[in-house]
Amino acid sequence: MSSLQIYNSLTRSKDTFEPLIPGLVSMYVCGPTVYGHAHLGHAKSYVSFDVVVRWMRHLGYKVRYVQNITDVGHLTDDADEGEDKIEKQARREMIDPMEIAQSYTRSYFEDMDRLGVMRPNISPTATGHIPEQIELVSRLIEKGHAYESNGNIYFSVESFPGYGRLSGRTDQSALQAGGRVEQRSDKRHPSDFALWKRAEASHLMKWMSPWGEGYPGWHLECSAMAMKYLGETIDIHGGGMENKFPHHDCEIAQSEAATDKPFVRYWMHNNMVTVDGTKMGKSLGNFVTLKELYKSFDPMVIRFFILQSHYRSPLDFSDAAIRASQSGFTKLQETCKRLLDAPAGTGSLDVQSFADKSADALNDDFNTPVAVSVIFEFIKALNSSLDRAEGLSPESAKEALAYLESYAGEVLGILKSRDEIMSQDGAEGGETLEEVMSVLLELRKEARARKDFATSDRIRDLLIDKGIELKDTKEGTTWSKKK
RNA sequence: GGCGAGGUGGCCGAGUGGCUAGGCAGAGGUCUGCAAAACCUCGUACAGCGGUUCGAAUCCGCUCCUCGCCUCCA
Repeated sequence: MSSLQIYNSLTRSKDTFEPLIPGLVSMYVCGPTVYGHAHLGHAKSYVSFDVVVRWMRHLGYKVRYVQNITDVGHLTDDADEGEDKIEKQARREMIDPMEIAQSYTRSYFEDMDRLGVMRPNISPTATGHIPEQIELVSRLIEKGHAYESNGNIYFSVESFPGYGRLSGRTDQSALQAGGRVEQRSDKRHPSDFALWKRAEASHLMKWMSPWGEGYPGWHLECSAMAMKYLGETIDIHGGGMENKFPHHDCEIAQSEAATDKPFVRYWMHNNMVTVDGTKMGKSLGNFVTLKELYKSFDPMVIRFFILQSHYRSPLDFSDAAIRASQSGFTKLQETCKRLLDAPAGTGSLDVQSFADKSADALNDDFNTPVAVSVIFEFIKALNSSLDRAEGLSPESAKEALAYLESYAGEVLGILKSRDEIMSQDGAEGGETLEEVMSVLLELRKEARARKDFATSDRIRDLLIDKGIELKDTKEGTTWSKKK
């Protein structure tokens, strides 16, 4: 079997993954700024990193996964009049900023839970780590990498030669030419970024610091919390591509300037969700919230939709595309149900070759679309076997089920649980419905036995109107609820 | 202007030198009392133009187009 390769944004190549400490993986992913409900873009990002974590755990690594919650310091823009996103929303809803942060944090976790995203081991908040951030700023000032100006503390980009290496923006003078970086009077260099900002009297979220009342800059929290929980050098840092610059370049600068150690060994960046070819973003107003999407689609279908494309490719959203995924997703669950229901036979199936191909795909920079395609190839082979008179031996069936539950279930998270698959309506009134259905099926069976097809077809047609579909198979009639 | 990623069959979406990606939709067939499901078969796909090569979607050059970042955004 192949070894795990990860595309490292820093080296711009697929590198063999070796954790710093054998067997242990430290991983940090930029979390949401909690001032609104999560949208499909969040889903793509966190589902992608969820599979990263799941696959590494499958490989036997002990993963410590930290994902922050940004609840302060994230400004609407970099200009002087930049407003804190949380505060802005708080004013709009006329409630306390902390209430905004907490309620959208809960909303975020609800949405992710439904997508089958496993919770991070630690979800630290920026407001909960003010002392750590102040400490980091002090360290940077002591080492001459930061300076105070009017109560604001800035990181001096010129003091850190490698600044901009991740994004390829190393020439700061070139950066100014066509860019939109505002010249700030209290900055020594236009590219310098804020570590700590002085709070005006009207500012709601502020803390006392050695430099007066203020609040932390956005980039700072990730460095402070990543290092607190994962150490000064971490294995993997993930985030959205749009955060490569400036956010991640700033993280590298302030972390490495403070410790003189490499901050991150493997940088991973996931691509965007687009709508009609344009990025889905909060500021663009073209986003679809997950709560909205869940009204029309099973969250698991959305997860499946996301994993059918690679995390580094953009994913174009459309109703048609998700509906196509819905059909494919249903086929996967139905095949699994068929396998669970299948009578014992004698045939066999080479499950191992599929498992190997799946593993190779995931080892190749988490190539979930290929992993999904292997599962569908397997499903085809499985259905062919089950179509044959000899069926599948109990051993092969068990192996097949283990493969599906491992790769489609445990790793990709696109397989419903055995109970969900077997409980045909998956909802309320299960037992009663089962009993009523068995009566109807018995009547229909009798009608068919005396070739009274008018009656048997009428039962089937009436049921389909109620959203219940019948299928006549060799082993008898099965039924399932259709949306 | 700078940095970066792309243009694949009706749609979505993998694939980095020769070998079927896969899903959805469509056509024909097998099965079925009829359906449904499943399975089998079917698409002369790789933006354009040159070049390298025995051979290119895949490498090189040019052209056209799209998208992201350079302000906040997963």
